[in-house]
Amino acid sequence: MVQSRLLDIAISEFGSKGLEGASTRAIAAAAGTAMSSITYHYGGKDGLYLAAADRIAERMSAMMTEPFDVPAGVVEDAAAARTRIHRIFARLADKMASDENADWTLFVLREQMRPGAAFERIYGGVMGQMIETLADLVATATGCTNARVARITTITLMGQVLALRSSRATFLKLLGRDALGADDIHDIKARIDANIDAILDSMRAEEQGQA
Amino acid sequence: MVQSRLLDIAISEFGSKGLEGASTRAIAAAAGTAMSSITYHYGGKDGLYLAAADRIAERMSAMMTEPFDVPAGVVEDAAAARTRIHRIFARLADKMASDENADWTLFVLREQMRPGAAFERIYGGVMGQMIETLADLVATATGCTNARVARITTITLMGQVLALRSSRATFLKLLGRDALGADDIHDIKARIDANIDAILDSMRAEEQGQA
DNA sequence: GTCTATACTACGATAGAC
DNA sequence: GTCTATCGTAGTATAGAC
Repeated sequence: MVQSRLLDIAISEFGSKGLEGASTRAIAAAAGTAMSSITYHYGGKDGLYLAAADRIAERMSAMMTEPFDVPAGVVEDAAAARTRIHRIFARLADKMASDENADWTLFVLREQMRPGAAFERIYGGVMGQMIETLADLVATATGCTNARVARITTITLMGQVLALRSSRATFLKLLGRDALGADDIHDIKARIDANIDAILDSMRAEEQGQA
Repeated sequence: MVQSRLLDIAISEFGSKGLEGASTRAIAAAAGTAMSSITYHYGGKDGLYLAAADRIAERMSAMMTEPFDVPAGVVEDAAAARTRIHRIFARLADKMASDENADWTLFVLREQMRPGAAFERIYGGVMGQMIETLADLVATATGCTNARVARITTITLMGQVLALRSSRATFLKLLGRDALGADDIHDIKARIDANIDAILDSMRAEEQGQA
């Protein structure tokens, strides 16, 4: 289907070059069609960009719902919440590490740097709910009763994982690599897991100290 | 000086809109000069972009050398290293949080997403050495003898702080704000400090467990 | 050195054939 | 629906006056 191909290529081009950097001619050519079909299907470049954002929201949802799922019959105590947190971040780290997911993850990162209507759609669609759920899990896992603190912690936790994409170039330079290998990803994920536990433990200790 | 104004505005425009998104006409107009002076001074848009990168490297160096300084007469033991790590990240967090520094920090983030000659200059100029020093400090603070592990940890630590910029839009949505207030920044920095200690402690425990 | 003029290119939008 | 052809508009580059 032309529309589907068009969207995939749009996500890739917009992700790697940004809205202004990508050209509708190039996108159409790569999709094997004429530029005017972008006008026909999406009304223009901006419409294509928003449609790409919507598709990203769907993709994100599809990729993340499984680790977000609560296993049947599990009581959500602190330990269970922590397990889910690890599962979610492990999945996120895989997406941030793999080259296949570079396009849409970069698209989202670009939108964060200069948020527009596309960010509203992505965040409002699924991303916002996911992060809020994650913050709730952090609260449950640590016994933290202050939602604001739990949210701040959640973003610092996410930052570690997002660095796989947002600071990829630094990562590669520092490790002396051209690309992340399986062993690199393994070690990074192990470090992230250890960090999550260390941070959650320290928050838990803080909460108990206050009580 | 025209050149100085041109560079400042270039950093701001390239940072917020990217290389393709910014226009030399707009940059020149904002600097109160003709577009052709960009050609005269820098040879063109690309030259201006690289010059902006060089200026950013200088700025970065000026902003970060002080917290990197070793206080006179201090023996670099684990505790001293940890103190320096906190100082460095506190400074970095201030820069990532404040709106004044949005332009050049975004410039660097964009270059990380699509590294080119500009990234080489910034990383090769100062950034690389700073991060390597930071990784050495992490090694000293934790007793970690594996440089690779120390480097991976360093980037995850940095990721937390960089999230202030790279995930700013998410941060604001989650906190329900239009901009980060002084109280937000205070709480975030407190969390980052606590996380750093938690992570360094857990690494230290790992090292001692292995020994 | 700085400006104005102009040239050239690439882009996005649009109209119209099929 | 998809294509070709064309238009107008930005963008950068360049030449030349001062």
